[in-house]
Amino acid sequence: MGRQPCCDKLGVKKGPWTAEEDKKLINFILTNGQCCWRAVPKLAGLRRCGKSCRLRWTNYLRPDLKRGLLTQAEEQLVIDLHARLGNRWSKIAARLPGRTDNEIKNHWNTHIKKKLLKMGIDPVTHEPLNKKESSSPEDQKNLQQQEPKEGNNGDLNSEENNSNSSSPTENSSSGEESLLLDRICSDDSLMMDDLWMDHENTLVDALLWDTTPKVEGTNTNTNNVDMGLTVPSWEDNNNYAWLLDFEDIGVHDFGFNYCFNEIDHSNAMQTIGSERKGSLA
DNA sequence: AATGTAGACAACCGCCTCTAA
DNA sequence: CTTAGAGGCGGTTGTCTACAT
Repeated sequence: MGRQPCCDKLGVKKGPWTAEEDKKLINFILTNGQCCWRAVPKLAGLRRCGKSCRLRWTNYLRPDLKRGLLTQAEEQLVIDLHARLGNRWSKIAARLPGRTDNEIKNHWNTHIKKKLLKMGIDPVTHEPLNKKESSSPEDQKNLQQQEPKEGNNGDLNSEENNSNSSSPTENSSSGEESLLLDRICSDDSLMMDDLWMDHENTLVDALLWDTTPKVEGTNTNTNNVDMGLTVPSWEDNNNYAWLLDFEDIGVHDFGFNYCFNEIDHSNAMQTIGSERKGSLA
């Protein structure tokens, strides 16, 4: 009838991945590429489900992943995109190079959501909370007084508040927004062109108002804003010291030429470096 | 120093859509 | 055309770590 099962559930390992498993998976993907996940566990010598391998690779091992907290610019973009797209994390992640849907989802739930609530903004609808809860004239007055304050903070008020303040689903009701959302949902290539161009100013703006002190070369990688604005230099980053003894996990077998020609070097090294540090810890 | 609590994030679960057989 | 698995996605949980008491 249908296809063969991706994995016989028998003997399939669960739980955290070991360094050894990671090694096998990286080795396999970088040698053979990612084509057929159901075959990966068997061919790579892993007792894992293909699904689990895919997840591990896309969320953690991919060399082009950025590590560390989202920058304020990225955070702003996430908020902006969430206002348009809702919880479609994969769509949102597609607009943030080097970030995964899982990472963004986690960041949203642990950071941004709270931040928005603290500011009196509903993280689901992106509307001011008071608007829904209170209908008395006095509350509305309070709301009006609050909003400019939020604006002065420089975040969260840019696009969703300027264009309109409706929920993601409501966004689709107005003509222009509806068209945009349709395009976003139906055509990724258009999305790339439109939204990146669309948000370029937002990103730059966010960078301008981001005046928080930054520490060079930290693991949090807060300076590593995409678009080449600030990228930690290879030489300066002592996170790469471990690379000197990378041979012991088969660097030559990883097809790094392929890998590093295609992606940002520093990000890749940070990714695998932090992974290794985690494994050694 | 020991214990409790909160935060962060990796990983799993279950559902949906697409597509091979 | 039907069926069932693959792949992808979003929601949720589990575990580890840092911090507070």
